[in-house]
Formats: sequence, structure tokens, C-alpha cells
Amino acid sequence: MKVLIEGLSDTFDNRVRLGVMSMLMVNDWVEFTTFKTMLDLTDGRLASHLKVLEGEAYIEVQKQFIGRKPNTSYRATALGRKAFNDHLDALEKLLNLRNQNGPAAVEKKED
Amino acid sequence: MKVLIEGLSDTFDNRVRLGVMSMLMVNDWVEFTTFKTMLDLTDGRLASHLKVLEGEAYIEVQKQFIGRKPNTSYRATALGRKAFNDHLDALEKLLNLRNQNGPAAVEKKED
DNA sequence: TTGAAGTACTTTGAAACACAAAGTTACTTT
DNA sequence: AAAGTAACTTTGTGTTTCAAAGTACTTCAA
Repeated sequence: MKVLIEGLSDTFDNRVRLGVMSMLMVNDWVEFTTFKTMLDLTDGRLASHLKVLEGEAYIEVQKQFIGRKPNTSYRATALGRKAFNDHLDALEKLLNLRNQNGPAAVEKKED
Repeated sequence: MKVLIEGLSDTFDNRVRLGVMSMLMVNDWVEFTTFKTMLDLTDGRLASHLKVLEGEAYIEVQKQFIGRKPNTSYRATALGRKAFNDHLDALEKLLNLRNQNGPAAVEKKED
């Protein structure tokens, strides 16, 4: 029998990307600066992870001006939502081990 | 406001270590070979991650002979259980963003 | 008794990843 | 003119991770 830790996604292994996606699951458009303050990140660190998510087509960007200031906002794509939910399902399945004696429980051996 | 992704533990970032700890939450003693087959790992990869967990004193080892064969088993220490539960709590708090409109929900801005 | 397989590692080396810090572009505000 | 805001990119360094191979000892089957 296998526990299949490989069902987890490499993309969401990282905690910044996990935080970003989490926020995008409940909020339609989220601004760069909002991520920055809520996740307490530097510009560079945030930008690099957003770029990865964009590269996977898990999020999309909107650039506009609000008043006279530039504004960059992001939202999750359908693909991104699916991938993230799949990841969370795999995670949940793995972690359910701790809560109940499900089928994943292992036979003991006597000393 | 912050989402505090830093509440997560570096030790449990890795999926192998996550799988190992998960198994040790529901099973008292788990054998090396059991981890190996259930998590589908090479000896080396498994051994290295077990060593990290042992280094943190999150798991402890028992070496014995079963019949005439050597046997290595592991179990979680009290410290390990606490650290893992704390990690999962942080994870849960982060991921609850996706399920409800809790205090973590972010104000929207109009286009 | 030879040799394959089991058990549990350690070592090595290379690739991937992540981050801080600094630099950049193009504005706007004072 | 100088400082500030927004959103990056680049660079360099350190860390992590893994596959692959090597080690050491034992059992088991032919």
C-alpha cells in the first residue's frame, strides 16, 4: 500500500506560494501591496513567487491605474483553483492519518 | 494585518518528513521498511530525512532483531508530536482562508 | 559455497531552490 | 530638486534535495 506523497504539487510546496493561493481562493482580485503586507514579504521575494505562479498559468495579472498610481492585481485562474484544490485534497488525505484509524493505519509488530 | 506564513515549521516543509510524521501520529512504532514501501522512497532518501527528524528529537529509534533479521523502528517523541500539531494548526489557519469569509478576507477594490 | 537478496544505512556530487540586497524604471508628491 | 511609491529584475550566495553508488553485515537458496 502507498501513501502517495507524490500527489502533492511542487508548485505549492513553497509557503509564500501557498499563502498567495490561499488568499486568492477567497478574494477575487488581490493587489501586490496587499500580498506584501499580509504575508510580510519583500518586493523581490513576492515578485519571484508570483512569477512562478503566473508561469504555471495559475494566476493572472491586471495592470491599471487607480487614481494616478500604478496598480497590479492578481487573481487565480480556473486551472490554478483546480491545481490548488487537488493539492489540498492530497494534503488532507495525507494528514487524515493523524485523526482517525482509517485504511492507512499500519499493522503493528510485537517485540 | 498579517497572515503569518512564518508560523509554519521548516522541518515539516518537506513532503517526506510530512509523510513520516503523519504516519507516526497514528502508529506507535513504524519500521524503516514500512516507511520505505508506503512512501515509495529509496533507502538513502528515507534515511536522510529520518536523520533530520531524529536530529530535532522529533522521533526516536529502536534497533532490534526480529527473528534473525535486523529491524529499525521509529516513533514520535512528545516534542515531535507537539511540533507537528503546531505546524498543522498554522497550516489549517492559513488554509481556512479558502473555506469561509473569516477575518482574513481582504477588502476589494473596484476597477 | 557461491552468489543473490535483504536491511539499513553513508557519501558524493550536481541541480534546483530560495532569499537578501541592491539596482531599475517610471512615475508622483512635497 | 529631492524624496517617495510601486513593481519589479538582477546578482550572488547559501541551503536543500535527490539520485546514484558504495558500505557492511546477514540470510537464504541452489
